[in-house]
Amino acid sequence: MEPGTGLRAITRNAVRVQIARTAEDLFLSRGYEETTIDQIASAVGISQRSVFRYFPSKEDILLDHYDSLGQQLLERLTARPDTENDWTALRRAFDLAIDQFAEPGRRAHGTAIQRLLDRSPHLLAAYLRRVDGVQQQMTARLAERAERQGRTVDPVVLRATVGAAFACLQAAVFQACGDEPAAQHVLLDRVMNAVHVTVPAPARRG
Amino acid sequence: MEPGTGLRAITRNAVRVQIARTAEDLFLSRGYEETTIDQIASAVGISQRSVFRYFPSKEDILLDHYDSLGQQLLERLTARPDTENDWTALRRAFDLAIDQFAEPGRRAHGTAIQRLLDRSPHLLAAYLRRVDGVQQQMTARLAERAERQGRTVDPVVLRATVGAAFACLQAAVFQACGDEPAAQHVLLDRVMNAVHVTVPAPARRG
DNA sequence: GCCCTTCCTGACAGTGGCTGTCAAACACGT
DNA sequence: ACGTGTTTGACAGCCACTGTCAGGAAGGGC
Repeated sequence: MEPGTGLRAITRNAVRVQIARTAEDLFLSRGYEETTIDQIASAVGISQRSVFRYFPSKEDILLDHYDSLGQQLLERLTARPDTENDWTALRRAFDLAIDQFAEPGRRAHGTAIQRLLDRSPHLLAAYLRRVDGVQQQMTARLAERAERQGRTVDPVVLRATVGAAFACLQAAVFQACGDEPAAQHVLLDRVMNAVHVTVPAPARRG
Repeated sequence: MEPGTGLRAITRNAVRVQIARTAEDLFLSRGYEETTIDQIASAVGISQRSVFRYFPSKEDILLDHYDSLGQQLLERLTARPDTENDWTALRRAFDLAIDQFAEPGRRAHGTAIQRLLDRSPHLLAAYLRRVDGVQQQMTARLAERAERQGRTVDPVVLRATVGAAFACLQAAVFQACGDEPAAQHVLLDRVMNAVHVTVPAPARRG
């Protein structure tokens, strides 16, 4: 029996979503730090202990969504053709991050989370750590890709490249968070063209 | 009476240093999460309450040093001549970050903190948030500089530029943390030459 | 030397995130 | 209806962190 298909898993996921929605409402109206887990729990109608059965920490209630987004980004990066260079492949993977918030409902969600991040240093720190984790995974994937293609790459440059690409994404998305997706694509293109990577002299393989 | 000059301020600072040193020793031997504030307090010979009078949080005991480094970086960036472009000015400011850990004593200190960051997600998050804060301050400084020079800059590109520069610094320093400063300078040069910024078509001022 | 003000400290109590435990309640197949 | 396995709530506890408050030390004026 494959995991995630039983009735149990369905109800479990429903509860997860309900906790996340309730928590987000409370965070937006009262602020993140000011909202306690007990308040979330009683608003949902469960015990505080159960909240921690569905989410490992308070931060995760808000940021869990970014984890799955990170995984999707990773998959899309892996799926990019070998003909693309690293910088372009990263840019194309980022399409997903922008389109994710294309629907009007999600767009409000994105701006809301951004405001919460601005107001809570703790939450911002948690967010940045997740982004860092995704960067490390992406760096590893790009290293595998280069290996497969027989290219020799400097791992430090690769890490810096991924970090620079994310810096562009962050700058663009934080600026144009509530804008049209098309405008965000244009902005990100502009930024990623300005900050870009010069592929070092293609080293032959020993 | 100017602040920071009385006998009071001197003893206060001595206690701060003692707490920081004691805490670092304990963190290194037992791990960050495993060391409680009570253990630090009793090792120093003061109450737990007093520890929080000297440092606002547990993270700060370790990371406070990075705050002052961030301020120094900011000052050096501001002091760079107007003839330098942003990317070069950032690179020159980073000289300070590398040379900071030049002395053998400090070098061990740096590698130690890096290991702690790797082992504690919470600590890593706190560190990343600080770095992000410094980035924002630097972006503001560079924007002022451009304004002063009569250049028109895209604030989003500027933010991404600073982020990219820090991505290079992070990648280089995390790789060659225990190496000679000279080697670190060379590595950072290589990375910052690979990932670099193309100044967009110089816009005339309206 | 004495007093007065100011600052610092330790002790105590309390909050909130988070974890371990355990017995009762529940869902499910038979 | 019955046994099995999972989920739940209640309770207790740890730890980072904060407010409060009385007692004591430091420093200045006399």
